Amino acid sequence: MEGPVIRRLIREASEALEAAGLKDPKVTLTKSVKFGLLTSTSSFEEARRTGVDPMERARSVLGQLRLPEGSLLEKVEAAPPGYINFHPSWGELARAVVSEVLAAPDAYFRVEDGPREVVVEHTSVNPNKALHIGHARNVCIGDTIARVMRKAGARVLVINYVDDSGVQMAELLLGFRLLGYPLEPREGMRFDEYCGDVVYVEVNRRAEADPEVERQRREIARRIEQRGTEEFEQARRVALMVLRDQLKTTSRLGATYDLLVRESDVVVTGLWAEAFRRMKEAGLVRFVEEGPKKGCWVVDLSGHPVLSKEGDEVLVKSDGATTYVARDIAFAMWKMGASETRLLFRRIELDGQTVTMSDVEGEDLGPFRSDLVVTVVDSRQRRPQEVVRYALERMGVKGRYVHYSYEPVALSRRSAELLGVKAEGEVVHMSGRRGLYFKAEEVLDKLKEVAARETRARRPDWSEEKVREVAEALAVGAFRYGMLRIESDRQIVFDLEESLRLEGDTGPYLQYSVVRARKILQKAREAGIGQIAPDRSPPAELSEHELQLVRELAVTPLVMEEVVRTLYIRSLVTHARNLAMRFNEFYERCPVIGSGEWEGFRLSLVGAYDRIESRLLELLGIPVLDEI
RNA sequence: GGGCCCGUGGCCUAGCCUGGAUAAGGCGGCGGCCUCCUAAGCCGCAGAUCCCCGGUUCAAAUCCGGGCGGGCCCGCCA
Repeated sequence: MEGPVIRRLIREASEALEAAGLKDPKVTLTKSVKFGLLTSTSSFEEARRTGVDPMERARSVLGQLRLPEGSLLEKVEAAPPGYINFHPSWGELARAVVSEVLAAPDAYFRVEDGPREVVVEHTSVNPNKALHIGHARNVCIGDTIARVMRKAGARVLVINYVDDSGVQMAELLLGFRLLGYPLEPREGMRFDEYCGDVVYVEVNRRAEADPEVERQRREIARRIEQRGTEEFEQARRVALMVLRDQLKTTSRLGATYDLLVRESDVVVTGLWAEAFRRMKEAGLVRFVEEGPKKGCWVVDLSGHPVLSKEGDEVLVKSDGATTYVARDIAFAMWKMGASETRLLFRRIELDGQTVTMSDVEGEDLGPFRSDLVVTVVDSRQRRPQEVVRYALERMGVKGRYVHYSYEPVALSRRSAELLGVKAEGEVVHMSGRRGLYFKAEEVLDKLKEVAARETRARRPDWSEEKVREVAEALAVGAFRYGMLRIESDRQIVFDLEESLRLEGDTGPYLQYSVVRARKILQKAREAGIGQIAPDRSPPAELSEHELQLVRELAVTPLVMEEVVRTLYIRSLVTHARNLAMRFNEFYERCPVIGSGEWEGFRLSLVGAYDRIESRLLELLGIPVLDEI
């Protein structure tokens, strides 16, 4: 098996250039089909070294250039001011691409030299509230990375880290134990929303006004960390109840987890003790004898190029308690498969679905190793995440640990004011305390409403059930695309009205293009026009739109390769969008059914598009539909 | 004070890693296209000092340096 045709052509072009005397030639895709498929700018570099005119150099290379017998690259030309452009026989390329896609579409997504064992941690929302749109960004990114890695051929373990022992749990318990909130939400309210919207907000309000409430909160926080106390048990129970609802949301978004790890288990299993011991052996930690951090164990950051300018990071507080970073180092070591300590797991039922959750009385799932660990956490945790990475490096842990950082989701002024908050600037940060946030569920519901209204208007004959099913898929598609289309390094300024659009550069645009393709295929089947055949050559020269579509399909393996290498999901989104655009253009101008001698080829091309775009949508977690 | 991220038509974004041929898409505006595979679509028009200055280069939105503007981080919180 030679692999996708695009790789073969790049190799042929660069070998031919080399044989023609260009040293270490660079071959890239052209930016427009009118320059052919592939291009090289290496004659520019050579021209500089030798002082000749690049165009002249390109011509002289051309004189020496021989392409292999039967190559799909049929024409090479020099273009001013010195490019060497490779033009394929588009018809033959189309036949090759369509036939290999129809024969084995998944091969376009396999990446041979990528990581084989991958751990992805994402979501990891404190179990005291419902997911808001900021958390949802994390879920969409993490889930997509996991899907991509799996599709590329890696074994992937997806983990959701559940912090059930921090102060945020103490605040909740305080509400239940002392302020008398019942452990049941009001009728018709979800438990996670009840905790986040009602109990948490109220406890904070009371604690700010009354120092006694604040004192009790601290007392509960202390007891919550001691296994065996009533508070410990209750915190775990409440966390589980909230988690159950959070998982409804993540599941609605299409995300799944292989393992749920409770922070309370990371400490008791001795994972922390092992990490602490190994850090001591590596000379990475020291005990502070004096100064403001007297009595603490800290990570010695003096050897770190940047962090050394700031203070050392506290791992063990003077009262003996570990910090979040400490536990995270221990957990990261485990995720890398580098710890001797094993976490134990047990399968439990949570609201109908079976999940695998850490449990000190569970079973050992056996050792594992990972050559890549991706932790999806927002950019505000860059510093602690760098401390984690540095600690692993200094402990001699092998493998790549990546903090996949993304900027948080903020609100537009308009949307903040919708929540009753007077905004100073154009961008307002969400705040759980102030009730200033949009929950993922409410945005999805609104999106679904809009989609249902549209669908009803377009398909008056559909049943309400069908309408709602399609509306849900469109809502999820629009939501996930909205979260993924913005580069991770860029803050998302969420605007409700803007996010409820279903036209233009949105998820439904992609979904619709697949629906169109599938409708053609279905009609063809019904009309008995015949099967899409893998080996159809176009009867004459391809139109511009067919050729663009072929090119975009062909490039898919290169995009996958890039995404796996850089973890830069944005390229996948752009590719899925460009491909859909090419298809829509093709659709508008090239009739398929009833196109006579073109019918067979075009039908196959549509089939190939359906195979590839459906898989791209799947990777992005955007539901694929047969009709909308 | 130290560090990180962002700055692209009126608005929202892609392109930057890996420099290359007219800077791409959407929203909004104006004008077109449904006796033909679903118009959640397509086509056309108007609209850009790619934040500024300097450097490297045959070539800079892209790389380097310095500014300016916006955001974030530097806690015995998580």
